[in-house]
Amino acid sequence: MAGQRQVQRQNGVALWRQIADRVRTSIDNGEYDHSGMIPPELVLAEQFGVNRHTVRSALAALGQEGIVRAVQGRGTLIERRQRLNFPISKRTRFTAGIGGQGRELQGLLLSFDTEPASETIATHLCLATGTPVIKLEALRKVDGVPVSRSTSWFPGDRFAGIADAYRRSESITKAFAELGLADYIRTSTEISATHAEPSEITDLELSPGAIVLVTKALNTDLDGVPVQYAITRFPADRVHFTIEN
Amino acid sequence: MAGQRQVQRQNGVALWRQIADRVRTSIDNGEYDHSGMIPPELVLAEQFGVNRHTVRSALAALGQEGIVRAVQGRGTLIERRQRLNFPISKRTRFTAGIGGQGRELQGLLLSFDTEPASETIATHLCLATGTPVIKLEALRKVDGVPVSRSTSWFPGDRFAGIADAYRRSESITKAFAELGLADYIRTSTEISATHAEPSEITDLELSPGAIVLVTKALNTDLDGVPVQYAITRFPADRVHFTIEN
DNA sequence: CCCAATTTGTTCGTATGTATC
DNA sequence: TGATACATACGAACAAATTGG
Repeated sequence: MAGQRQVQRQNGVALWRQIADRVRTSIDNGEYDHSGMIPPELVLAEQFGVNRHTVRSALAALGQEGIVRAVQGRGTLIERRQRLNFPISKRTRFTAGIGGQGRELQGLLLSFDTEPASETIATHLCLATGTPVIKLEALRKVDGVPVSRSTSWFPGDRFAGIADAYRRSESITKAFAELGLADYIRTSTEISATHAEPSEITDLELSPGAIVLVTKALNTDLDGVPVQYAITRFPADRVHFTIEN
Repeated sequence: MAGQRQVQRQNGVALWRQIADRVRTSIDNGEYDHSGMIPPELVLAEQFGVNRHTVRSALAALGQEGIVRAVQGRGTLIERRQRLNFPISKRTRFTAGIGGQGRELQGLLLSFDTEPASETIATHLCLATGTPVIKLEALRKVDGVPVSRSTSWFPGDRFAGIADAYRRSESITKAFAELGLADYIRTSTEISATHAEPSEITDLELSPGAIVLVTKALNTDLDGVPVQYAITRFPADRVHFTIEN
C-alpha cells in the first residue's frame, strides 16, 4: 500500500510543499476529524514515500500557517479547519453572505483613486474610455483572518464619496445606500483560479505557492445600469463558493 | 520599475516554476496578444529580478507543454492559448455550454460500478445510506485536450443503463433522455480550488503543482428529485466559469 | 512510581537541485 | 563552462515528552 499517494520529484515544486498541500487539503476535507490530529510523521513519510525530515518540513509550514500544532510525545494537532462558504446569487452580498455564519467581519480600505477608465473597465461599466472612475482597493477579514482582496471600479460622477463611505461603514452595500443606491444586483460573475502573486501573499497573509480563487463581477442597479466592476481574490484554502439555482 | 513583479525565493517552489506559471497566466489573459510572442528573455529576467538562465528554464518548461516555441534570432512565439468558458446556470449542460464555442467534444467513459451509497452520497441524492447507486467516472476532452474529469453518482434503480447510454452518446443529457428523463435542472453548485493530485495529473495531462477547479454539483428532475451528484475537476489554466444572474 | 511504546525534537553527515556570476 | 552559495532530500542516531499499563 506504500507509495499509493506518492509525490513527484524534480518538477520545480519541492516535495515538502506538495505534501503540505495534500495534508492541508485532507484537513479541509475532514479526513482526520475522528481524532482531531493528523497521522504520525513516520506514517505520513511511509504513505508519501519520503523521509521523515521531508514530512517535518511540510508540517512546519502548516504550523507556520496556524493550521496544525505539534506537541512532543503526543502528535500533531489540527488547530484550524475552516473554509468559509461564499454564496453567489443575484443578491450576492459579502457582509450578509459571510456574516450569517456567525463571524466577525472587517472591511479595510487599502487605497482609492480617481482615474480615467481603461478600455476594459469602460466596457464593463458601459462608459466611454477615459471617463473618470473611482478605483478602490479593499481587504476583508473574518475573525481577523484575511479572506478577500478586491479591486473595484465605480462610475466617478455617480459615486464620488464612496471611498469615504466605505471606510466608515466597512460595507459596499451600506456605502451604496449612503449615496442613494438602496439596492443592486449581481449581474454576472466569472470564476477562475491561479497561483497567488507576491502582493497577494503579503496582503492575504498566505504562504507562497498558495492558490487564489479569482472572481470578476459586475453589479448593476435595478435598471441594469452598471454600478461596480470588481476583481476579487480569495485564498482557496479558506473560501469556497456556492451557487443555488 | 524593475522588481515590481518579483518572485519569491526559498519557498518550496523553484523560481523557474513560479515564472513559468506567471507567464502562462499572462498568455491566457491575452497580455501578449498584440505581438503574438512573449518579451525577450532579458526583459523577463529584468522584470522578475532573476538571471536569464532562470527565465530560460521557465520557457523550456512552457515549450515542453506546447504553449510557446522559441525561434533563434526571432523570439519566443505563443503556440497555444485557450481558456474555455464554462457557464453555470439552472440549465447547466456541458455539451451545450462548451459546444457552442465551436469545438470538438469528447466524453470518455473511464469506468462505472454499482455500489451501496455512502452517507455523503446518500444525503445528496436523498436516499437511504446503502441504497444501490451507480458511480460513473468520465473524462471530457475539447479538441483533444482534457478539460474535465468527473465522478458522478446516480440512483441505481432509476438509471440502471446510464453507463452504457453515456458510452454511446458521450453526453449525460442524451443518456438521461434515453432513459426517459427529458429535462433536468442544476440545483446547486459548490466551487473550490486545490492542487492537482497525481491521478488527476495523469488523466488531465497536467504538470505537477497544477491547479484544479473543483465543482460539486447536484442535478434534479423537474419535480426536485435528485438525479445526479457529481464532483468534477477542471484544469484551472484551461477553464473558467461564468454565472449569469 | 517505573517501564515500555509511541511520537516529536535535534544533530550529525552526505548527495543532489537550484540560482547566480 | 566552471565556481560558489544555498535549498532540498535522505539516512542514522539519539534526546525529550506523553501515554497507558
